[in-house]
Amino acid sequence: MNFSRVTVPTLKEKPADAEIASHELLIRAGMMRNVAAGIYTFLPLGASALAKVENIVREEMNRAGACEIVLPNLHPAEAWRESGRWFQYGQEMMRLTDRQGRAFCLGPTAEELVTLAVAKSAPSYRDLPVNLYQIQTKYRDEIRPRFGLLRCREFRMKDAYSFHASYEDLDATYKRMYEAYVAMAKRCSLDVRVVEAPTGLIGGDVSHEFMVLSGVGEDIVVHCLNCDYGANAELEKHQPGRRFGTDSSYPLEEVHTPGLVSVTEVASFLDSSANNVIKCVLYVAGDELIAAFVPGYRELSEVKLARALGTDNFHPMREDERELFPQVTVGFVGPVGLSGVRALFDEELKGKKGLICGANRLDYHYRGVEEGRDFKAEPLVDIALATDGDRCVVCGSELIVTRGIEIGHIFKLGEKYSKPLNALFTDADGSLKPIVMGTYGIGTSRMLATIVEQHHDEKGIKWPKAIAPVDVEVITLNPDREEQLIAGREIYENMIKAGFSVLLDERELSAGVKFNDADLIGIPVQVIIGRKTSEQRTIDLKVRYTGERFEFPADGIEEKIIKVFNDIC
RNA sequence: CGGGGUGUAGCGCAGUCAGGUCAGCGCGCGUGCUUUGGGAGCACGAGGUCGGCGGUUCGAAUCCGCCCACCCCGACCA
Repeated sequence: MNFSRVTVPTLKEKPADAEIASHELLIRAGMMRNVAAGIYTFLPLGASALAKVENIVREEMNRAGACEIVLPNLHPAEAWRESGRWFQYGQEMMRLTDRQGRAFCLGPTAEELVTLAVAKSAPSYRDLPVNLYQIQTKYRDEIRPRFGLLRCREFRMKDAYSFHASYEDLDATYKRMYEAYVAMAKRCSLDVRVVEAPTGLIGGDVSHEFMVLSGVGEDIVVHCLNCDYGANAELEKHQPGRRFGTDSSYPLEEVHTPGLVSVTEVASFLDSSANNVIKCVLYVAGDELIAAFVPGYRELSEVKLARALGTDNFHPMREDERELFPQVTVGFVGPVGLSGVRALFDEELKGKKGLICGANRLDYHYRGVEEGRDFKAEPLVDIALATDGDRCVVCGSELIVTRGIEIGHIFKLGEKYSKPLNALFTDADGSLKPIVMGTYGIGTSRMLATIVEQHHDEKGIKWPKAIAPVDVEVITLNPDREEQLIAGREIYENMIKAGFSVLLDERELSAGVKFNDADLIGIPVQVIIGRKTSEQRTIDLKVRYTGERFEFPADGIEEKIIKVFNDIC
């Protein structure tokens, strides 16, 4: 590859809309360009890096016994109507109509299509298990695309689907996929944390997310500092904290708290802290009002609440709904003497004393409140999010709460799709049974961005060897000096022959421009041909990742390049 | 979809409030010469329906209306 013959439009300035490093650098390094909100073109170097990621994914999938297929991106509505998801998926699905008025969508995922494909062969238990995957462009009409490749409307994903005659067999494949995902992340130099995850729209019983811990991640992850326990914050488990309430009893007392609504306001007014205030969050489910009580210093988890309620058909009470529920005084709701609402209590409230809560009367709170004496915390449920310092339910060590980028997600689906789609197999006893399924997704374009998030500095990208768009960049600083140009081209040819991919920068630009472009683009090894080559027949090598520099004689430099390249971890 | 904001040359921006040499700056781009070990210098030059449509006005990038696109916060979501 000759630099001047490849489209690599590098930019000096940060694009106005780039908020995170991967977005900025992939644009500035000339690897991709924005086309519309959440839609990107991959230019040659970006496409090459993406292909590296996808090949690693492909190799690990094949190694794990899966078979690659190619499903269409245009899905007929019919398949999605049968599974019921045509209606569930809502506006996130890109829908379109053909000239005959038939409805289609652009595939956001492909459970329906593979399931139908497999079911059509009416397999017997002897044909199972199978594990099919594809690496495809996916479409989801995200409410708000953002962060460059991290949240797109069109993105690249590997999606796999396994089919089994038994749940035991599903477990075995699930485990292999789990291991394959860990291997993929490792080969991509991504430090991944596997956590228990909510199943969302895909459904199923068991599910794990593969999270790369990062400050720019959109998910909140809770994990143990000591053991392997980790979970999405939406459903983590933690030991009830000991920070809430006091040990000693106080008399129940009503206090005037004019206009004080928030936990912090009330706490500071009463010279107390959020550790003593009962927080009340109001939700509406149909015509029922739900009051969820949690410790004042914690946040409520809507996923946990949904689990406790047995439905996700509820929403936070809106301003305009207040008049529908005159039984509560919004802002001053407390569990003492409350009626006409469905109340739920976080497990941490059990047996606590010396608490503060709303008095169910405008501008008044109670203090000295005691669970058991002044109200009963029933039903007692786990509905609060963890905070730093909570204790692990597995080993009792400290939990920490961090942000994470979800690169992969695997699910045990069971019969969720095979039943409605009537995907059956013939078991050994001759009976027809629904196929047991699993589904496994990993976002390859998101991985690419995540790799850049994890591997960059102020100068640009520092590609890990396995992902770099090319292996070696040869820079001729003075291409008008014939001996330099010849040396550059010779090294280029020899390295290609040796099986490496090479980018040759022989542009007639000043040295600084080429050095800076090289650092921005982040090719692992830079081969620098310049004055030293002309005057003393030596060539400098620079390792982008570490910044190390080496000077070698020009003769036999290829061996040195290969050694330096191989020594990079 | 609610709230906020932005659309002016390939990129980053000024100009808009007080309508009239306001079509401008930096970077980039082209040509020539001098340069070339960390974003070079000089000279000349190309490039813009000022997001779109309509309106007000003698006159609109600037004022008004509608629309579109994009960005941020939120709700939502693998």
